Amino acid sequence: MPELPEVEATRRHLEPVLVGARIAEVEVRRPRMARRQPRPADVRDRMVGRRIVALGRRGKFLLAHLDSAMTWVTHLGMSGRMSVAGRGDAESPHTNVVVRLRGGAEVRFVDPRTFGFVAVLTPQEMDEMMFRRIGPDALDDLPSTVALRRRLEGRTAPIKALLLDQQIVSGIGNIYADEILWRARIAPWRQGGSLTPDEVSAMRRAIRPVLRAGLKAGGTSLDDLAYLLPDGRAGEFVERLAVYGKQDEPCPRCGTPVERTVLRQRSAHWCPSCQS
DNA sequence: ACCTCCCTGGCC
DNA sequence: GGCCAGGGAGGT
Repeated sequence: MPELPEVEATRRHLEPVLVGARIAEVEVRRPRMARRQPRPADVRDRMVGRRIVALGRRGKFLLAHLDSAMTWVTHLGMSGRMSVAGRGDAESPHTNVVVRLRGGAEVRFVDPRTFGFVAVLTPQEMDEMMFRRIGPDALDDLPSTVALRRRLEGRTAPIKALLLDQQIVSGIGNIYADEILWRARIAPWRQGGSLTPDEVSAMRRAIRPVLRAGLKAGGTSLDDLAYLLPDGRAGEFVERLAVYGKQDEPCPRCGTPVERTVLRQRSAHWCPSCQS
């Protein structure tokens, strides 16, 4: 479930491999992975021969800045992960994109469900296709409580849905949204605009600690191991989850059984006793 | 401000 | 065979 912590953990693992490296060849094996590229062949053509100068991230987007001023953008979607390997190493199924580096290392984008994508964009394209569509980063650029209140004002959608709305704040997905609301003691179905100033403040104060804890653990690898770190290790935050996937198990704070409900076609987990 | 759909695999 | 899953765009 690549959300911000998984993408940032991935970024940190890839940084020493990719920064300074020159791209020798790129294979997009599933054309669908390049569907967000205005001209799909540009994914390869704009990368080959370029050097990677820095790795960044915004929300759930992994950004590799090239010496041509273009940016190689990767979104892991629902089931994507990156892996670092040597040429000829055994490949995982669903290795949909391979970026070979000069020197023999390669980065592989594995994504069974193909909801992820890659693109290589000019600065103008980055503005149009990325930055105008997503809000400030939930970890690096978290808005103040006042600014958050403004963004939630008058909104009737459930707060959980608004936390998942990448235009309000970017990087939070289904797992961490549940964990954040549990920590802030706010029920997921509450209308966004109905939160008191204290509740917005509590929610804001919960965001970074939850994301940082996830990052520190290397992210959340669920039972299916769809998400793994680039070296193949599993993230361990699953051991620290309070409510996500814990239906009928005791709330770590009060012991009440955790409930699972469906909100906006997504699962939501919460403690009926300490969240209201 | 909602659904529906995009994909594949795993589980019941 | 049907249902479920980390995300998000597109259409109504």
